[in-house]
Amino acid sequence: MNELGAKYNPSEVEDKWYKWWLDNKFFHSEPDSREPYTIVIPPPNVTGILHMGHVLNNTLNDVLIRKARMDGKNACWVPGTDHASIATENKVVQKLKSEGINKEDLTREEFLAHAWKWKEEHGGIILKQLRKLGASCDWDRTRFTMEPALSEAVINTFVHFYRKGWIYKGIRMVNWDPVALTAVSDDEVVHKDTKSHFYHLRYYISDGKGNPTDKFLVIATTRPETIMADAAICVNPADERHHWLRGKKVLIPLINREIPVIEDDYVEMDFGTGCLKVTPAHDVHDYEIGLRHKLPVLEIIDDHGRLNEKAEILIGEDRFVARKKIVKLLEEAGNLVKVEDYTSPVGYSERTDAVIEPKLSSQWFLKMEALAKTALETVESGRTRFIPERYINTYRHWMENARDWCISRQLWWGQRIPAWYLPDGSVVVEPNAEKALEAARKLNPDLTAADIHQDEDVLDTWFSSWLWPISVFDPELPGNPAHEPNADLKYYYPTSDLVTGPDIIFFWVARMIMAGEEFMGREPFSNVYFTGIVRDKLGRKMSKTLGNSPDPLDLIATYGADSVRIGMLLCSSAGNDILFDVSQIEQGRNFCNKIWNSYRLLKGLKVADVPQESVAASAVKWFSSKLSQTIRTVEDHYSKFRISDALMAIYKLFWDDFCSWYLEAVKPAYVDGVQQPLDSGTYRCSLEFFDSLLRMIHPVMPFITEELWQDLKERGESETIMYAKTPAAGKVDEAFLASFSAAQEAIAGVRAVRNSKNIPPREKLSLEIKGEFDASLVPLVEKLAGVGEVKMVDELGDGGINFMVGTVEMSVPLSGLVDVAEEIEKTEKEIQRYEGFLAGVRKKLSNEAFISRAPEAVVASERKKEADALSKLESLRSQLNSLKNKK
RNA sequence: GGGCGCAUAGCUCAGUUGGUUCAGAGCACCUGCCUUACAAGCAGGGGGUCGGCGGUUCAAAUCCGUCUGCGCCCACCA
Repeated sequence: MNELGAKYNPSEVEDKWYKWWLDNKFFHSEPDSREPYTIVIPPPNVTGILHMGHVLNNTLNDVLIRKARMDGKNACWVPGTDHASIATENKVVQKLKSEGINKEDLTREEFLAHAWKWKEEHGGIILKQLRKLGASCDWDRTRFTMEPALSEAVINTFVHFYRKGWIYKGIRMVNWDPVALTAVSDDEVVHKDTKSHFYHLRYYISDGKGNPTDKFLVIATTRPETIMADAAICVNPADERHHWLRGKKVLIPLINREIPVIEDDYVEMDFGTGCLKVTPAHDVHDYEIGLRHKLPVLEIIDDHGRLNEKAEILIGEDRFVARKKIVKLLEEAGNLVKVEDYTSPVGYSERTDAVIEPKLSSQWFLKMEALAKTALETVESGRTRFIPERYINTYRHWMENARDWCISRQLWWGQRIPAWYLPDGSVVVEPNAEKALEAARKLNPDLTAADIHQDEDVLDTWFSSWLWPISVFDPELPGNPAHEPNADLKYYYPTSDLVTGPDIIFFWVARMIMAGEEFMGREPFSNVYFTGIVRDKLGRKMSKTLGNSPDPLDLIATYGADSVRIGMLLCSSAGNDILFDVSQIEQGRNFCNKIWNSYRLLKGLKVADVPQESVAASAVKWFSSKLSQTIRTVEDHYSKFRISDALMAIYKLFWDDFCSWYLEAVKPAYVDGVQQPLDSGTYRCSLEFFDSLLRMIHPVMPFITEELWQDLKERGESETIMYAKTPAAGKVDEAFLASFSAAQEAIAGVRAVRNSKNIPPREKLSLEIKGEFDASLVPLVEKLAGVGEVKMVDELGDGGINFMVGTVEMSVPLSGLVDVAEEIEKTEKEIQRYEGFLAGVRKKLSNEAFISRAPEAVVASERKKEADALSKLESLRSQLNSLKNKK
């Protein structure tokens, strides 16, 4: 250890210990006879870089895993990354574009080669960054959702569900992202209120031969560019205004195509004009109406969001350009009645921010009904607990309304769907090409490999990450019923706790539960701890574009990882948003220094075989109880996942109780500039206490605690605080804690007198105490309050400044310095306060209903309050009298 | 529109089954201190009608209703 400077320097310490932990494989876990404690990391995107949300999540994970390790469990934290198909493919496409390469000019294989290369070069940076934070992941177990074994698991589960009849291919209206050129799930669409216009258009009634009459109806639409795809005009059957339209046909403006007027309850009579244009190919609801009324489906928008030749006009124009142009055309043709400003929610792609285009396409779906039902039961039965509990409501709502999961994505980066098409259009689903050919030949023996072709789509990323708690241990198991779970899976599954954000409760948490139940027959984790979202001081979500997100690595470099961890935890209660501010990290840094300096004090003490002073004896007795008491509190907090409360309890124990009280009480005085020695017994106890404190705070502050713990005494070569035991609570002497706390109040009272009268610390005061007081603590009062003499008296003397500790009266004699008028005023105020209090208590006690109905204990306590108040008032009044006499 | 949640000190939040003096903590703030561990510190101090109204109860920050303000999720009336 370096010379102990007055400031803790984390940069000298952190890398050293992290490397040592790694070298000694302290993070590594293998199954053994101990109870397992398992966490799987929420795998960050392989291309991701560390942001404050990761810091929060992984700090919590690391605190839990380190605590479990010190509790004697076999702790295993499995790290890894997610291939994140859409996000990663986007990044690769962008990168290629910047090099002048278009994805469309590449073959699938070429593109994937680029993507893998990029992944090898830049992937997994985030895992390196996590080490800076102190994360004690078992790096030997690092996984990647697209590594061969895990990809195989994904394919096997697809085959599994297909054979079960739960996977089907269907034509559905999907959310089409015209930029990423893929369908995205409902959950990946964000609706934003968007300013647009409401166009009122005139559709003329046809004379039956395709010619307009002079009669017309008016529809209101936000998407005039889709009128060419209209299949009908729909009105509500109950709407008498439109009954004259029954059986009529109308003409689509500009192209004059004839479409029928139909009736459907779906149409709101009082919205718009009560007439709805039905465009089955380009609107979800219209599609459903179309199905009910067997309307033809005409697609006029292509994958890129441009009008195609079926539109007849404006062919090749982008949908938004087409909108502007068609409005002009409609106006010229006399079909535009009016334009209103209108704000409506529009769906945007979460990934590309493109406006989602509802589009009919052929997609693969997984039936949710049975899976959702089981997964709901898992949580409702309490086999998986949510913290905070209220998220169960959100979860239930989703599970009861779960729609079939669209699992195909029109991307290349991901697990390719294991479906092969035969020339006759039939499909075989098999784990690989060989088996597919085999299966195909059963249908048609003449087929060769060249005759069948694999589906071009890949699977949704969540279709792989839902296997994570299983596949990181035994990727062969999912979808492979004949496979016996391996030793790792048997030992580590189900995992213990999952820490994640509530934003992915459906994407990921729910689906992991489904997969867990499906493939393992039980829940994947016992507890799910939902963190809040990290926001800035002003409550804004941290984001790159706002520039309000500090770089965690900069923070770690400036303040140290321990400080960053503390800063993060201080403001994080489960489920609440985290308002992050650097000042919290400064608080962490200050705490590091406090710990550091308390150790400097301990180390600098002279020790000798001298008798133990009574102050030291009572301090040791007190802190021993205080420590045990706090250990209990902390354990209770941990058991309820109240991590920041646990931290705060240890923080106060370390700073207030240990540093401000215990060390000050024990610290030997200087006599003529020479530090007196401390007796070796007290010294030993102090080191023990310090050791306990380090172990208590280690899960939160791994680096500084290892540094000091190693220096505290001679350690074995591979002895680490990581595996030291969580301190156990011993006996708590409640009575003594109470006595000590009275002494503390007495000391604070004297100090307050000193402060208000500007009496320098060196000047000794004396103190009179009237009432019960633990005599063994008199020396403590003398030492810490700078009191020369404590007198136990029957009556307080005149001419002092008085205060009370509970019902005990105390006085600091200060003839000459006392401002009598001020003391009178102070005392009168006190009397007033107690009179008010007494009146309240007496009102209660005189209430017959209270006496008869409230529990006896409550009544008794009120009586005690009354008695205490009376006794206080009595002494206050006598003080007041003597003060007045003096005047 | 449907659902969930929040409102307590300047800020961030505890407050468990209604009942000990229950109105708390941390930070910030104010005053005084360069006291041989630490000024990134020490000692002391001020500060809130528990969002409004109504109800239940002997008793409400706590339970119920309602209003106001805010947040999140789900669904989007073209």
